[in-house]
Order: sequence, then C-alpha cells, then structure tokens
Amino acid sequence: MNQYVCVAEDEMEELIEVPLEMNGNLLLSTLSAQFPGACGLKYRNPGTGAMRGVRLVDGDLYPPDGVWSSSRYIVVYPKENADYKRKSDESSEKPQAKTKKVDRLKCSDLIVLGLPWKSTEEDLTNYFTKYGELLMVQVKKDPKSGQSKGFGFIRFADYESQRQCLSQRHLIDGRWCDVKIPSSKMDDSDSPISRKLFVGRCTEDMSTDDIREFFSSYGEVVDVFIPKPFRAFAFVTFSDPDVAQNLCGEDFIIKGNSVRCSSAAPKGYGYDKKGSWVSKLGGGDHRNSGWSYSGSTDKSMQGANLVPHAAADLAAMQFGPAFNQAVIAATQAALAQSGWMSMGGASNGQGGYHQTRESNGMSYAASKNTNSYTTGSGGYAANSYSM
DNA sequence: GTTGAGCGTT
Repeated sequence: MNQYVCVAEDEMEELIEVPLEMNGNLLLSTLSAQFPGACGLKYRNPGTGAMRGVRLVDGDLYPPDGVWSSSRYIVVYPKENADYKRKSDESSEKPQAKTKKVDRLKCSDLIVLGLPWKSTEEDLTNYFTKYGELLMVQVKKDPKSGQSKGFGFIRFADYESQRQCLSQRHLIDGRWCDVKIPSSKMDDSDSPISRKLFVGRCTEDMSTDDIREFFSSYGEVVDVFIPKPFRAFAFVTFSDPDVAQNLCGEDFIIKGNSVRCSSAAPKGYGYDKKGSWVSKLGGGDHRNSGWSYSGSTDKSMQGANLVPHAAADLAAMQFGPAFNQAVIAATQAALAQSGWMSMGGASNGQGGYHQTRESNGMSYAASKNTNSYTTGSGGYAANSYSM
C-alpha cells in the first residue's frame, strides 16, 4: 500500500511525493505545504480522458474508489478571481462618485517578523512570490544606517496567496520567519460618519496631486490636505461620505508605499463590532487623547466634520433605533472620559471643542517628546482650523 | 562592526 501519493502542478511538471495519513487520506494541509495555494486534487480518468476531481471533505482528500493509484495527481488551485485584484479599472476615468465595492476577502498588509539582518526587499520578493503576485514588499530599515530592523511588510494581490502565506512559517535565508496580520491594524471598525478620510503612512514624495489622483477613482475628491511640516499623513475629503466610509480601514499602495485609511476622527474612539460608539482609551496616554483634526483648507467643509454626539446621532440613524440608547450612553461616557463634557455638557459644542482641542494640542506636544514631529504640534495647537 | 521580540515616522 502506498504511503505517498505522486502529485504535480500539471501533467508535464515534476512529481512530488506527498505523505498520506494513517487513515489513507491526504490532508489538504500536507498538499498545501508542497503546493502553496492548492485547494484540491484531480487526475486524468483513463476511461474517459477527462479530468476527475478528488473528493475533499473537511480538509481530507479521499482516495478515489478507496485507493490512491500510483499515477499522477494534479494540484487544483482556486480559480483566479478578478475581483480580488485591486486595480483602478478604465471605467473609473471620470471622477464621479463611484463607490468601489470592498471585497470581503481583501488582502491586507502582512508583517514579516524575524528576517535575517541581511535580507533585502529583493530577497523577500523572490521568496514570497511563490505564493502569488506581490503588490508591495518592504524591509524596515534604520533611516540613517540603512540597517534592516529585521522585519518588513508584504502585500499580496490575491487573498488566497495571503491565506496560504499566513498558514505557515517561512525559512528565509536560514532563519524561520513569521508572517502575521500586523497588530497595528487594530480592528478596522473606527469610523464616525464623515466625508473626510485619514490617510496614514504617507511618504514625503506623495504630493496632494498624487493622493488626489489615486483616490479619485473611488469617488469625487473635494480636498486633499497634507499637514506641513511633513507628518506622514494626509486627509482626503470626498463629496460623498459613503465613499470615505467604504475606504475606511482599507490599505492602499501609493507610489510603492502602503498607506492606511482610517477615520479622520481621533484614535481611541470608534464603533465596536456591535456598532456602539466607544472609547478605547486606556487613560493617561495623551498621545491617543482627543481629536486629531488638522483641519481642511476647504472652507466649504465647515460643519461637515462631526462632534461625537452628532456622530452618535447619525450612527443611531444608520444602525437603527435599537442601538440608539446604547450609542448615546456610550458616547456620553466617552465624552465624560475625554473631557468633552468639562465645558458643561456636550451641547456646548463649539466652546467645548476649542477648549479641548487646544489643551489636547498641548498635551500632544508635551508627550511627543522625542521625535521630530513634535515640531509640528506647535502649529497643530496654534492653528485655528475650522471644523 | 553588535541584536532577535516586536508592529509600519497619526
């Protein structure tokens, strides 16, 4: 009886023997270890000349008619799904508000931990390309020395590539490396209803035009704002709030860099998985306190950004009356905790806002004590942007 | 020139 079964990419390729389990089944995971991305097996039926599929139940591949023949089995890969490919199509030439549907099975950036110090982006590309098309490869380095920090980020075009890559460890240049979903991604659920999008991890070579052009394929962009001095993020305002909402939590690649879109609201606030507005603050970390509006140059945007209680009202409308009480309550709790209530109630929107923003700007400057971005926080607190 | 758990210049 066979303990191995012969498998190949196709009828021409070299055979690889993959081991069977004690029960005679072949585990899909065993197959995937040799053929990343595989989702099944097939074989040529000599009788009909047709290809025949191998039964797959819960990750177990069953021998056809109870026995694995000594002949060749062929790996089956998922059908290419064009929808997985995130590319601006030709039909979106016009900057009309065309909300791009966000795939449920979307790729995200993946962190690669434990890289050899010597590994380059090219090395990573060479290694990971076996899982599928790569859209982005980065090795994080010390800016001065250029020395690798021993980790990097990759991004696949297809979700199946990502899934496969995440499912195993990787021997890269003699070291075992882990690929994970970055924890910096948080839970992707922070999003007050706004037309404005926060775009993080911008690089200095991205111009407002670059950013505008990129996001125009998702909807009409009415404003792009890049804080000066450079602070590695930007704000993009769409004419349609739905566009901003849909992009929220997404990562995109602009000029070879992965940028992260999130709510233009401050960190530490958001909706939880149940749709409730919550404060995620631990307390005491001023860097994560308050609102991080840098404002917009677009005067027509006045009033478009929302203070929390207004956002909660909108959320309540959007999520339905069932959430109303919980949303309001959570909002008030968040307000009280953050100092929004300190001016005598959330209804005092303007006064509370300016007071809070200013003190927030100062605490931001005080706590961001080491890096060069601190210089920006002076303007941050002093600037009198309108909401 | 060294290192080896983490998280991308909000």
